Amino acid sequence: MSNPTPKQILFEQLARIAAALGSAARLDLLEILAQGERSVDQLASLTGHSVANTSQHLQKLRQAGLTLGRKEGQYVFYRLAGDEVLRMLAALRQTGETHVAEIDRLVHDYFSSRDQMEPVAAADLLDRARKGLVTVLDVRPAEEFEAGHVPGAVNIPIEQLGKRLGELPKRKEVVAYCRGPYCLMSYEAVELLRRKGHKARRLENGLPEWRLAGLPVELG
Amino acid sequence: MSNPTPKQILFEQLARIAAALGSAARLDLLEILAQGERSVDQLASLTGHSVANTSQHLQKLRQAGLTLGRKEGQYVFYRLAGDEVLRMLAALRQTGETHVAEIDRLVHDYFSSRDQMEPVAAADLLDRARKGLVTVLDVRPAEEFEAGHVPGAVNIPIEQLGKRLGELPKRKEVVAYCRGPYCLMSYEAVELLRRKGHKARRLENGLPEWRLAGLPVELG
DNA sequence: TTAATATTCAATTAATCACTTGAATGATAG
DNA sequence: CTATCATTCAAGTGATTAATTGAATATTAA
Repeated sequence: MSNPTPKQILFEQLARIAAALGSAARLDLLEILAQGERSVDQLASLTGHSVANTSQHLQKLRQAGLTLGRKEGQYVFYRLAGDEVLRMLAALRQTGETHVAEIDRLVHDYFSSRDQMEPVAAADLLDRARKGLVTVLDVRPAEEFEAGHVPGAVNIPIEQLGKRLGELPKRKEVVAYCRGPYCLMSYEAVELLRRKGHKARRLENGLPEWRLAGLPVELG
Repeated sequence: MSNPTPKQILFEQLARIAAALGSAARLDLLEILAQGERSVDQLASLTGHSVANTSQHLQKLRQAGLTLGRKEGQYVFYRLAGDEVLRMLAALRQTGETHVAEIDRLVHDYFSSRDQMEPVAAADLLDRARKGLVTVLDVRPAEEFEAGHVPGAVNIPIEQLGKRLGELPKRKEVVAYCRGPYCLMSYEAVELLRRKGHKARRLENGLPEWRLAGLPVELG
């Protein structure tokens, strides 16, 4: 008797979406997928989980409508379903930073406070980069850079930065960015650059947020 | 060995928030709490669950930072932690409607298509209500009306609407609203009003979305 | 104090989840 | 065709979850 009402069914469906976000492993996958599409194999090695486990997480994300899969040869490439997913993740971060003391503390201790100098806002950066006043540095892996980056940015993946410092002009300020607000790579980059005598700051967010803000993205 | 990185801890925390949203019962509670604060008792009877079960859901929401509790006498009143929560719920709905075929279908079949005439946009309503061109009808329970409503709105809870039709001027168009986009009460109201010869339409959203849009809210 | 009421806690059950392991599918290369 | 590789499926384990029931706590009313 008493069938579920349409509203109950709807809430059940929405709950499935939220539940798919309710796992640190899947949030990790989504952060990577926000940079561009990736095969199951790549995702497994980037997150450090087994391929089978990664595949199952990806299926849960796909069933929730958060990702899409594309089969090419023997590879399956997953990507985010759309910008709504990025917006939902941003809303989730915002809620956490505002209402969960533990998150606020973590963000302050490990992120905000490491970046002594004020991070650069996206709109400011574009302007100054076009005038040639700063070097924009993308420290993500090459695949992610190729899938889209800040126009004019230089790509030096974080683990190569130490050896390739010579490629950066010493006089100009460097603005580094990576995957997003909770990605540590740009923090590490700024610390390394400052130790070596560069003037360096972080972009306040990563490329997905840049793109979502409607700012121009360069490919390849 | 290998301690979790700050990012992992952060994602774990964010996942806890998302997991708290990952239950239809809790989404139901949040929709009610979006209208204003409520005691455990009231929430239990409004959702049709046991008090103990409701209390446990509320604690999960509170631990995730989504709700706050206030003790007054022997009652504990819960409320939403802030507008970020509403924004996250809006992002969740948006994601679902865009990327989950089942949700899109349900919304079309049970919601959009029942409302033949185009729903009224919030900004339009405020203008026309001030000019006295429409009667704004709030069909939510009295407590929710008192906690905040569209300025000048008349409150007739949906279950009393049949008997109290006389209170509405027959010539003016009626615009009805309730808790939110997935709340059926305003649909029922519009159907009833039209059967009785009124010109009636729905407001596109409920009061929480109205308030979130920065539109004025009247109390008491 | 005693009784009544609102809420939370504790214990239980059935269901679901994350992860592992090993096998099954499906596409490509030799 | 056979071997190889990427991915998915299926089964199993330990942990977590939603809901129920009954007891415990805390506030108010008599």
